[in-house]
Amino acid sequence: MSDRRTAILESAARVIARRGVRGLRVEELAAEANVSKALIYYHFEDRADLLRRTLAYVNNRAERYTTEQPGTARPDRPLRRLERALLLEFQDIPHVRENSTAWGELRASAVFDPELRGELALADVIWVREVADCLGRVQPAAPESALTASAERLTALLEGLSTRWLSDILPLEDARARMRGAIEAEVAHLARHARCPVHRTASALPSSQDLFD
Amino acid sequence: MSDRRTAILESAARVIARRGVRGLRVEELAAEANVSKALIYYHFEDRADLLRRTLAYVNNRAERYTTEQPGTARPDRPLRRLERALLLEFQDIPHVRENSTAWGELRASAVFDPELRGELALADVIWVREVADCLGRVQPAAPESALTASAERLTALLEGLSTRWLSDILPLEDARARMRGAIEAEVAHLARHARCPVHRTASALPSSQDLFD
DNA sequence: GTCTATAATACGATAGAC
DNA sequence: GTCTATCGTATTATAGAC
Repeated sequence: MSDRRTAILESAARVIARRGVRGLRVEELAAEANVSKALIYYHFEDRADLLRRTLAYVNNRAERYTTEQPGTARPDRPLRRLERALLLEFQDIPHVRENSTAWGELRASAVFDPELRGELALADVIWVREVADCLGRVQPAAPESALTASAERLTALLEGLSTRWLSDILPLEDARARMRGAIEAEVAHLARHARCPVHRTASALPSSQDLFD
Repeated sequence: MSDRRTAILESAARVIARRGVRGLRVEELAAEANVSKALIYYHFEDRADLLRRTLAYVNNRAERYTTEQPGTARPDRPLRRLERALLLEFQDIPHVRENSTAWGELRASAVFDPELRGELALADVIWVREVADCLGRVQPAAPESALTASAERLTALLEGLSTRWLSDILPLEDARARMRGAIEAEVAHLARHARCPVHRTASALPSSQDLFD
């Protein structure tokens, strides 16, 4: 991939972090990348293509920093690894902030644009499986279904906290603290499930039918 | 407030649910409300004003259906009340779906539009306090800070699950089940805090400094 | 209060020179 | 590959009649 192309993608990530996916104007991107509008249309089919490729690019960058660093000789202990993965998003560093923002935008856009859902659903499955895997190492006795449920909660929470952080509604350190608290709560939750496998969420509390009479 | 104005706001909520805040076109809204574009500019200053007022309107509607129904003579038991409040958002009914969608959009837009943050932050504080209050009735021995932390997690999770539901990534019943599971986990978490108040999230797990060496 | 024009412009996209 | 200039249209917003 040409340098110029990459430079445009990097600029696009910055502009998206500033204006959102739906607020990205080709002209503003051109200014940010110090190129002409026409050059963008030379390197990309149209605005939609540019957006898709930028999101893919951001996604790759995110995977790169989620994955274990090569320098780490011995893998982290499971709980530590889990925390590292889930807290990685909460750092006030341009790249990370850009990725979080773009990712949040992708999610928000998918509510109205079914075309975006495929990529999102796939990334979610992978992400949930990774977190469930970490949880499984922390609580090996917990049933698979409980691990998945906990992982789905943690990843969904991540997004909610991230949105609040990026909107300056929740300070960064609070977001991190909430995330840590949730991990603690879920790990304890799984420990209870492991000790008493019959105990199910669905039957432990009144069903949805009861709630709306 | 005039009927016409209200009718426009109601139509705006529908259009936002279909296209998003940033996808709302004044012309489409005019068609939806069966009025002319000019009338919208007669009743509202400009597009931004219309958006702000629609979001406030939706917010009021949401409060109305969160609040206890007048028919209910005796207040719900605390846990039941908590569940009712947190699961209310997860119903496939036009009004509710509209509110959830508009609310999610408001949050997503606030990341890029500081003007929207004031209203959002205020609504959040109220909403967190309400949930913390319910939690406090379920676990009276839990310290205030732990109640707030749990409430912040539950409300942030609500948003993450809602986004997934509205994007067809998570089926409605799964979203409800995850929410119920989280309530269960948080209530148990608070019970542990109540029994052992010294036990703190911040010290129970490695600090953020340890994680990024 | 409500409508039918119409102005003003912002934005995506392209043509064509270098 | 990269630029300048321009086109076409979608969209916000207003003027002015009723």
